[in-house]
Amino acid sequence: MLARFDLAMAQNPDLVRGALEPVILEIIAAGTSYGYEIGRAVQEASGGELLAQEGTLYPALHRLEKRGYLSATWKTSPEGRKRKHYRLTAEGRRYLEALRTEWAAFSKAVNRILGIAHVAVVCP
Amino acid sequence: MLARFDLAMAQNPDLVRGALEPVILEIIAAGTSYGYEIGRAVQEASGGELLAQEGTLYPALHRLEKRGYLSATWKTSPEGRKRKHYRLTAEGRRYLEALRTEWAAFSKAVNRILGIAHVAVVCP
DNA sequence: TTGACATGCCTTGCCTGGCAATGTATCTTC
DNA sequence: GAAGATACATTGCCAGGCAAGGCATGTCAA
Repeated sequence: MLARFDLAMAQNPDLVRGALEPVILEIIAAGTSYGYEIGRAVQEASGGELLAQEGTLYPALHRLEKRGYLSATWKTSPEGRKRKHYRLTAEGRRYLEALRTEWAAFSKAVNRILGIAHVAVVCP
Repeated sequence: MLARFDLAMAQNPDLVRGALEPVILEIIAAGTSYGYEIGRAVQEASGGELLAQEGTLYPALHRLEKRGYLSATWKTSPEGRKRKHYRLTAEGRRYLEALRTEWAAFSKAVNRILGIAHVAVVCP
């Protein structure tokens, strides 16, 4: 139940809400494929900053599957455990791209207001 | 009713949810003081990217006031209109600082996952 | 062998809060 | 006097995070 890391990451649910879908889709696009590991991958990829609770993660995966952005297949691990593996559909890839664009514009706007650096500059 | 700009800004409510409070507090900290104008200021400060709907903005202001982050006083404009002016309390300033820090860490984490530039670099 | 702990999936119920819609009132402008 | 901007507010719908709980299997130490 991912309990080991719970205390380390107090989080604002409202922030999670805004970015959960693109993050999940991106993690899956990067190759991580089944639920439990996706939760771990989110933690690791964010440097411990993000935590997808199970009560959040699984419904989100089901939602994304239902909407046609993910397809799922059951497999069995070498140790004999059932795992539900997810892959992006073509529509899912388009959706991720749209979410990425949306997030970029949004976070840039918020960062501008909050006065936080947000633009990478390639030095000549 | 802020209607003039509605069509220009389709928005994800979940994103709004995560950043509305720091944005409102920042706008007020920057000097904008009453509700209607705060809504406009959010739009302008974000380059048209963010829109605080009235049904979102006013309850949010009440919430922040109720929690002790804002104090409010009624005034009358030169044209004779009633305006409710808001100011940050000391606690509100601390809260804003905390939200800023939280947002910075969060957006950095998300940007890292989504592969979006997030760090300003001062070129030598 | 028994208990703890990790892995792996899932659901229910509470509660927050965005937003569309609607309401009210005043001032200006045509 | 009608339209539109300014300025405040509330109600009801609905989405979704998360705590809590449930189930099953594998490993490993006491």
